[in-house]
Amino acid sequence: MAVTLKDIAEKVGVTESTVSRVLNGIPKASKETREEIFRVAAELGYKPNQIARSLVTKKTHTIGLIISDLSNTYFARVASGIEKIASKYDYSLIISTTGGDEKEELKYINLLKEKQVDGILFASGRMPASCKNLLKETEIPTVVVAREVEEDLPSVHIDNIKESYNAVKYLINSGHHNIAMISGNKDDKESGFYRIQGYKQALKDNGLKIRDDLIVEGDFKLQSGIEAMEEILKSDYSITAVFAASDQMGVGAIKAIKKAGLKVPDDISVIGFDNNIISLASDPELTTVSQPEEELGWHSMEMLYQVMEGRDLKERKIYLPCEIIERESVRNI
Amino acid sequence: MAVTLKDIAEKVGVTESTVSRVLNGIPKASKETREEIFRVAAELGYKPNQIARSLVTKKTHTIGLIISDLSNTYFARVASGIEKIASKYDYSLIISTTGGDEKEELKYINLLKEKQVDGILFASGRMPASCKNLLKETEIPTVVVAREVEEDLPSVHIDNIKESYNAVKYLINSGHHNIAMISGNKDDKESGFYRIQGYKQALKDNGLKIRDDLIVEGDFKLQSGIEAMEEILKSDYSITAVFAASDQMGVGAIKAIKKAGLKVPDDISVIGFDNNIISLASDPELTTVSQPEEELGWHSMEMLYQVMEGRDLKERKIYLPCEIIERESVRNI
DNA sequence: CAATTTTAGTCAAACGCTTGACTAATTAAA
DNA sequence: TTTAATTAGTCAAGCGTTTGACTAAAATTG
Repeated sequence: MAVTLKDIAEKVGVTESTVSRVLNGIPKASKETREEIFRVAAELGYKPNQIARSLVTKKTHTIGLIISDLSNTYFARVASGIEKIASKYDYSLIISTTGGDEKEELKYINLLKEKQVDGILFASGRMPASCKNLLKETEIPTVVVAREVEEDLPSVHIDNIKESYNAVKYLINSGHHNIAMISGNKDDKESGFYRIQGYKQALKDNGLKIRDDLIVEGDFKLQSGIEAMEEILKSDYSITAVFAASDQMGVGAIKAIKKAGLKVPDDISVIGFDNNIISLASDPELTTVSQPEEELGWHSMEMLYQVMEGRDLKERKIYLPCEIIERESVRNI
Repeated sequence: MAVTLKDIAEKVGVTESTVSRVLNGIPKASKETREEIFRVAAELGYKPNQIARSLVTKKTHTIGLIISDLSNTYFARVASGIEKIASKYDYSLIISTTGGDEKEELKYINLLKEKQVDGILFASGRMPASCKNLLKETEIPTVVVAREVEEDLPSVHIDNIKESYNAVKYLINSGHHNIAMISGNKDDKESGFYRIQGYKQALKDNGLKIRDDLIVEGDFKLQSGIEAMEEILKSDYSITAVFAASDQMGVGAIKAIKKAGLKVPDDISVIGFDNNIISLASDPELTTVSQPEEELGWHSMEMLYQVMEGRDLKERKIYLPCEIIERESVRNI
């Protein structure tokens, strides 16, 4: 049987309340009893039962993270960032993965509610209305991570439009005028979608023509990058650069270009997105825009902490900047 | 205020116990009351308070995962595997990262105990005696993942000696006799250490000489692979193959070899370890031994489930097999 | 020195649920 | 028709803490 307050109380000869207060540092005891209580507690190896404590305090010091997929480095790194800050504030982290499925999301919101978590971090799907409503109904403080979300809920993300705009601008500034794009899933209303927008806007603002056959859709994975690049190469050999919406597709593109007998960056430049470790593994090394995954985690958890503490947020929507990492795959012409 | 059993009980006109039993599917009520209770529960949006429930049942349906580092793909994938099985059994997962630090490990074991988790999965450092004792003292079912551990505690891992033996054997079978190794940290008594053993054993069993200057130590990261390879190249140009204890070091090696004006695999073959995505990104693609990370997660959680259910384990120590993935970086001579 | 404040506690309720023991009424069996 | 068994509940204790209200003794103040 686990040691309880009662055991200590009996042994010392005081009531549980006294023991409780002493152990919580409330100075309502003589020096002697205090010392005796600490002594006995240590001797018995007392560990407070947080469940019992939570029942009365209505705080679990636990937060729930609803996330798509831990085996994806991107999400794993934001989870890692979250965990670090949570731990700093003495919060535990319950992680639930959903694969972006709405049913799962709903299920886990309910579960977390039942577990009485003090807050929820949502880094999963596109946050359907059902989730938003449920979240609102449960009244648990929530912040959304790395996902676009209309209105109300506090959130932290990167500005996909702006950052891909910058990537393409970088290509343009390097003298490229014929720029293809390998996009992610076009219709997910998320990064895949927004990055195309940034690409188009950059072309437009610089008087370049948007050619739809030069935007080919991948699925963010390496193989799709190879296939997409092959298709681009088929349709138009005159391009001098390509913007890939992920590093995996970027290195896929490099592979395809090399296989076609062309050189990177001499014949075709490529820029990726993510700054995944694989951008360093490819040959040539991939120039890319780095996403601050860990920082996304940090900020979201800091933000959640603020709202759990009942403080007002200065900003309810935070955009973290990305950075272009110049390596070997883009040539100045 | 949250809806409680009492609210339902009052509204229906029965006692809390009846409501409790009905909601838990214990058939001690008439069809009418049962239906009425479900109706009212739904109407009020009742969600059971698991904290209160846990206090009496002494089960939290939560398990704790103590892990080194989530931003490391290897551990992230193990965690992902664990989460999937945990979720299958309706267990929640509290994740704590330690960076392999013993103090942190101890801290989290205590914390998890206080949170009354039903079980612990330990995938962190080398499991110092202090942890083992604490774990034993807390009496929480525990299984160790991906870490060597002497005796008692159930565990699941890969056999590092055997698998690296096989990798080197594969090189030997391909006709190589002069094989260097880029190892991980030599003295960690973990994978770094054991993989060297496997390498040595394979050489020995095949009548090849072990030359200590051909084993150079890295830290599993890409950059260290480059440096290690440069050193090897300096000391001996006659080698025809190198075994890298990680894929990152493997692609580092490839980079260094290419920079030295040599070709992979024509001049020097290289084999890695992990089957990380970067093995696909490199040029040439890296032949490697794939580790079953997700499966490590699955099995450990399945095992933990068995012991939480009080069942006896058929095997207390499970080794999962790896597989050699043949790609482009090894030549047959 | 009486009045007040402080100190060092005690007592009991409460948090929301489960569960064993009990009861009254109904149904089935003999 | 009496007895036994089943059904549909109720009652109250208990899980391990916290916490507001209370009290008796000691210390401080005017």
